[in-house]
Amino acid sequence: MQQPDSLQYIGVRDDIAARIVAGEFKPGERLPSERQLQLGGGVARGTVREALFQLEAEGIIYRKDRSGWYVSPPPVVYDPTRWEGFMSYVEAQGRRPETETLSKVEIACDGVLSQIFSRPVGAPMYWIHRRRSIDGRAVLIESIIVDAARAPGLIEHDLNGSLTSVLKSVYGVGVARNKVDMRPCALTRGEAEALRVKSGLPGLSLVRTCYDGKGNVVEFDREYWRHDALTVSVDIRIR
Amino acid sequence: MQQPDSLQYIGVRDDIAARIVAGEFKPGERLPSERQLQLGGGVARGTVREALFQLEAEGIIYRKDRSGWYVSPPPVVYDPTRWEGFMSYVEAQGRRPETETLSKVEIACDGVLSQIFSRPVGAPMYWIHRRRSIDGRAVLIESIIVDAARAPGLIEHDLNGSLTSVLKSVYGVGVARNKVDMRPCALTRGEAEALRVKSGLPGLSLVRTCYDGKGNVVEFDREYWRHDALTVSVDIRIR
DNA sequence: ACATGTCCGTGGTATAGACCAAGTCGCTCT
DNA sequence: AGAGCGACTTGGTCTATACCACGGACATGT
Repeated sequence: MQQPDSLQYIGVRDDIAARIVAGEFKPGERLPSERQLQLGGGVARGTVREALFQLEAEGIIYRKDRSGWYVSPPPVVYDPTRWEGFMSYVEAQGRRPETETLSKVEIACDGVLSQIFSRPVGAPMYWIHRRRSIDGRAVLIESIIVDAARAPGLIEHDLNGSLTSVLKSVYGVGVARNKVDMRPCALTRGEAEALRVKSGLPGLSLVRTCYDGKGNVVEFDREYWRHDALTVSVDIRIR
Repeated sequence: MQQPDSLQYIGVRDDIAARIVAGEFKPGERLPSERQLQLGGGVARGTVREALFQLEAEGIIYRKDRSGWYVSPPPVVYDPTRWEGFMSYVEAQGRRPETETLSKVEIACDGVLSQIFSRPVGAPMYWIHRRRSIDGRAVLIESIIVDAARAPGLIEHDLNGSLTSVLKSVYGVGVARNKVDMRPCALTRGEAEALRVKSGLPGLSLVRTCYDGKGNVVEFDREYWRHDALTVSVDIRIR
């Protein structure tokens, strides 16, 4: 499936990319509308959109629904072995982090969670749903489960900061081990809606299981990231 | 950007997905052609394609150029902390791995590589380009750089197996530390061509830097994976 | 048995047009 | 100054059509 540059959308794509690199459009800025870009190249709107989709897949631009296409800011670097919490590592990279708690409720442990936490079915658990943003752009949503027995009254606290530090400072629960599964995915339905992106946009699914020193599961966390918002960096000794 | 199910392509997408889950189409099998799917739903071909693109982004189906759409096989699990080599861990998961060496040449160390390897500019390096497949489907391409001084004559060997084991058994060079950077990306140009996919398909870029016990860089490796071919799993102690 | 060539089906690209709903922004009224 | 409204712009969806290039199967020729 080689691409001779005879393909029009490749030409349009490279043209827009070059203008971004040249600094004509800067990170965070809006591109001209699809209909305007169309005029510049004398091509159909569908062709312009195909070019924009490719740049979106590359993480170079992103869209705000019915507002326009924008140049992506650089991604943040996330190292699961140095977990200090979203707020601090985003800030350390000179960006403005933000957290919204979408919901926090007590639920009963079901079969799946029972397996993960080694707790009886029906045991009380907290279910926390948050959205996190960088520089005002929503970049991830997460669903966190915490054993209520380990942190009674947790959801009474303000959870818009670092959950890990609340667990440690208030309940004395520390994290000693971290299991992280990563998988490219599509953002659909609920995730897409919460991140205000079009259903089907590529994303990264990240499942973290945090253990304390005794091997008990402290926190189980499903995260869905915009694919253009992060780079994962792991530095490890071979076992 | 909420999606009422009034959107036609959502309906078509969910319909096809349901038929896959129901077992009407099995992993590796071909779906009906776009024009046939169109007849079933009474919609335009563009709408069918929008639905197929979403399923592709989810990793549920993939395409072979001008041949058709196929149901994706399950992904393999890759744990960078348990690096035993592609061949063995794919086989351990009951799949059939394959490696092709696309090229292997000696090059001179340039400025970038000089930084990475702490070797003088101009020092001889080996540059190895491979394509790896699972069950006959190309899933990744990689570009490997090895310091020629550490492994003289390396490219005379058969490199279709595990490079790591050749380095260890023939040259006594072991890997003690592994730095891995992961980033969702788009497969474009060279990568897309080598993997025989359409330019712009989402992928996962993986950059590995392998160190020996003394902290010297042994191997520098850029990998581009099909996004639907792997799950990354990391299990680590918090520092 | 093995190349070679032809033909048809397939996805890939591109056009042109239409309508919609949500976002944006300026105007007006309070 | 602020709230509310309305016009306009924008991307999102959908139709219909056309042509192309590649893949694959089949037939043909050697």
